[in-house]
Amino acid sequence: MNTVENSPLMRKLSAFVALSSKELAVLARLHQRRKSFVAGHDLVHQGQSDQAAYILASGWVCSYKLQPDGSRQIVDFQIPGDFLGLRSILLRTSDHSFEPVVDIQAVEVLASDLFDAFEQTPRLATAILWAASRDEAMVVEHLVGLGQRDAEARMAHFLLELGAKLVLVGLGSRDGYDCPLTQYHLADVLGLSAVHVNRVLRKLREDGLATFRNGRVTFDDFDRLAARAGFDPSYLDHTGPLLK
Amino acid sequence: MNTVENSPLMRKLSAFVALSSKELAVLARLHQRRKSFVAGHDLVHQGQSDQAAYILASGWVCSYKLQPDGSRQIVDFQIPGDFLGLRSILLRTSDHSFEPVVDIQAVEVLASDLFDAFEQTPRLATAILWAASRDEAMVVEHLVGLGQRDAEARMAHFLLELGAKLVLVGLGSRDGYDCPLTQYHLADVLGLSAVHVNRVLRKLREDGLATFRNGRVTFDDFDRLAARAGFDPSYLDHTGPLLK
DNA sequence: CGTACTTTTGAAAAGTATCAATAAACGTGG
DNA sequence: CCACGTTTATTGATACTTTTCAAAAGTACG
Repeated sequence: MNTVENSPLMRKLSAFVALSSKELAVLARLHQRRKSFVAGHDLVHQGQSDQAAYILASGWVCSYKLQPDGSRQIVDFQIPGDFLGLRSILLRTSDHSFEPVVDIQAVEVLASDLFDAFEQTPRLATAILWAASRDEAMVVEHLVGLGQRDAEARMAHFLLELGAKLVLVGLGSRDGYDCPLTQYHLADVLGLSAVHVNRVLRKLREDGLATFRNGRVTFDDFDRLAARAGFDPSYLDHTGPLLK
Repeated sequence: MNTVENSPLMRKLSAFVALSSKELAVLARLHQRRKSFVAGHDLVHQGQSDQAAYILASGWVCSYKLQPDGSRQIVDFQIPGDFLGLRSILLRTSDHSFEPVVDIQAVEVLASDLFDAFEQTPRLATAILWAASRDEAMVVEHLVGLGQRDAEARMAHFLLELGAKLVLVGLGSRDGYDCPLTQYHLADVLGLSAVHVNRVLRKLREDGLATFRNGRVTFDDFDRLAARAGFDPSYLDHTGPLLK
């Protein structure tokens, strides 16, 4: 049922570029070796040297780095259709860890398979690199948020950005989305204490901007929330990859 | 004088992978179109849509994003041998700005030239992607710093990381390096106020860890500085790119 | 030498963390 | 289906970090 035709990755790429049947076939070949992982147990651990990446098929994952003092910073959340660990393939050793937030299904992609695919279909390679660049742009925006925004704007921005990502794969709307994260996840991604996260969420709720509750994010007033966040979605509004 | 044989990019890539004469020739072809830019005037401005990237030949550049409220977050500094705007080629529009910190020389690389080069020499493509991945790993480490480290550790870590980058291209040593940045640059990259940057620098100096003064960074006690920073250079210690 | 940028310092205000405690929600075996 | 332990959410009080505002001193350079 979850064939390549409706895999989230397919869906994401197809939203931006028309892929030929040959390219689809190569993409399909990458989608063998499906695996399941349970919530809370790392898929890949910081420092590990294997040469595999994953395509997330269902569920949520977070990528994070552990600090010597035990604190952790979540760098990004991956949702269905996202690649995990593309960078570790090139660097040969993973510089961060991946932990499933909930039980997930992912497709393992070996470095060799990926290189072969890239060689056979440069257009597919470009499309995937484009998606990776887009993810990188989001990491940069995250960095900007940590550096320049106060706690409330950070939270607002995060909720909006996540929503924008989910809309792309059909898991969210302008009203809100289902969200399996805990307030501890929010704390670790926003660089705040869990206590403060709770206060900030209360503020947003009481101000009628957004509600985070019972595994669901609701945008109570999208426009005011976006204004509070300084949310400028232009870094997401990319046209498709540049293809010959 | 600054031929391809001793261009900083060449130097950086050669430190990790042996390039054939054909690959060197392709790399040389990219090094035409050398341009000069003066300090303080953006090379590329946020939102601009051209399809060129640059290879920095001399001088320092910072890449930054401006916020709606006028504040800016510096994402990264580029030093000789670094690419500028590789991502904008794929995304077709730049999501951030580049400003020369001092007068610089850079080589303009058109998207088409780069794609051609990649097609002719996949190994060179891999080497460049590897370098890009390495830069991305540093951006992630920067993000972690903003999220988890206090001002002093952030500063210490930044000075050390910059030093590590400079050593690679022969512009720094374990003792320190010349550094044209102002305290405002440090404030914008570390997400601190300039006033606080000043205080933190004084603290590091008085504690005998590092001195930032008169355009020079001196490591007064490298080991204690690294300890204070929680500096773990493993994210830099990569072996070369994975090549077939 | 004057003007603009950069560095330095002080005092007060704002933002966020930490500690401590309670309440609510959830999963699981009895 | 309930009791219980565990995780998650919530709130208050206090301490600490960093910002903001204001001003002065140093520096570069036309």
